[in-house]
Amino acid sequence: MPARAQGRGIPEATVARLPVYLRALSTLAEDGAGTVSSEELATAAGVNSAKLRKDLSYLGSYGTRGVGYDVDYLVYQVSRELGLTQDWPVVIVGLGHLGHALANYGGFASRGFAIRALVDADPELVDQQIAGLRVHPLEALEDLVRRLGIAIGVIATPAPVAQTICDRLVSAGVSSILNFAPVVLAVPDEVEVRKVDMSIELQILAFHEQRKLATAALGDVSRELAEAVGPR
Amino acid sequence: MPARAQGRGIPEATVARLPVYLRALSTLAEDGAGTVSSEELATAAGVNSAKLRKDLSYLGSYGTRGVGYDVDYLVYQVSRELGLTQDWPVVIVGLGHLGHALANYGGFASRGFAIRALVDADPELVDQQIAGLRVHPLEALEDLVRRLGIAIGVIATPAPVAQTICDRLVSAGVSSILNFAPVVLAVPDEVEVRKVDMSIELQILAFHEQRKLATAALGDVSRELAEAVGPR
DNA sequence: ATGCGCTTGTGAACGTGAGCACAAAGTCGT
DNA sequence: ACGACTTTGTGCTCACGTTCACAAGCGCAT
Repeated sequence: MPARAQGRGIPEATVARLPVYLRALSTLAEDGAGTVSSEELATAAGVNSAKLRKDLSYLGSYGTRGVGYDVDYLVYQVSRELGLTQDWPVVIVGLGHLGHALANYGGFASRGFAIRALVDADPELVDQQIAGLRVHPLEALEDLVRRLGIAIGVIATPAPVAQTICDRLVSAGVSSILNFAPVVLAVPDEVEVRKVDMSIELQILAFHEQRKLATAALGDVSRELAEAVGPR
Repeated sequence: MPARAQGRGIPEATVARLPVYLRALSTLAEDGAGTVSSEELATAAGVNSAKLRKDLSYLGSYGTRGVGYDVDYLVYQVSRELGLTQDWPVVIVGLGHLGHALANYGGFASRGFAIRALVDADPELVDQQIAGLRVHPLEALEDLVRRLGIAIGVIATPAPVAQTICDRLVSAGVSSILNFAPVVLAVPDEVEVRKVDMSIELQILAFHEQRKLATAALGDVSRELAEAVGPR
């Protein structure tokens, strides 16, 4: 896996943090802040300031020494780097509870994404209105993608059909996929997939939770041992 | 950030992949596979086989050279390592579209998690039944957490109240939090937070999408240049 | 029994990312 | 005009993660 994005060469880890910075910056802008120091912004974003400065330095030298960063200017620069100065049309496939929630989520529109098409296999759902959009039947998928020039697809279907939907999206020209179905999707190299999986996140939490319990129990044992041996 | 989980010392990156392996293994088990080689399992999980073997080797030597891994046995070992042999009670706070979707998601129960309590601030929702559970008012939060011995909390509220909810969960004794709200939560060191943020994932996709466009355009330019110069 | 073929487990090399600590570069008061 | 102070940008070091490549180990056929 090449971790450096080719081109200007922004590390992948940095790219993943830019949206967090962007959100913190937007909040600051709303609160009327004119400039912000790396220390403040880092705290707001939950990282340390050295990392933040290094991350921002990959975009260019947009700060002023002794002062900090101009909030509005930095918002613009980060947005531009992330490609959010243009609007990306998005299709959502699968409108169960989750797809429904995604369609109604306001956070997309405000950040350069426009949900342009909804598709579901269930005849009950087809032609219904969700978030101001009509639900299209599965057959219409390829046509919608081509006609609306959609490059980003969101899969919110049950796991068993996710790969099929994925294949159809890719062959229709979608080159980025956000997958909510709990399966590993196979795609050609030039297609980028990111997955969001709540059950995986919970399992990671469970691992650490268990570890806490285990070490706590171990602590108890050593304390008991110490008591058994008696005060030295 | 210490990347090695203390104790037996399984790398954090490995822990994050174990749930993926577990899912692939479960599928294989359902299909009646008795054993599986690292190569097969790696393909199913979307990683390379060397990484898979190293990951599994942190759990112990559970494979047989020349043969592969016993599927059922490995399922058990991975589950045990992740702490999924016991059931973890979970509370969901916030039952908008997303919380609703989470409450109804079947994937949790089958993997060691039991949604035990639903809480929402909206009087309209309180006392309604969702996924077979009654929705409790916000005031009941601390009592529910203590009484049911809940260690894992899921925050699916609007962003502005997420930090407050988080603080209340933590002070009631929750030590792991899965956060769907688009904010960076501040918590004490001993509390583990993981966040799921679809808008961040989309922005990362947009970055790569833009890069593809840029390099494609660059390709066009070089081709045009080459033509302008003429065949050599 | 013995050897052959297959697959695991791991040492070692390499690449990526994090964080310290400081020089460079700006602002502001005098 | 200048010096004190503040904050950025970055060279360097260390830790973490990935991958290669191969020896060790196991089963099966002969």
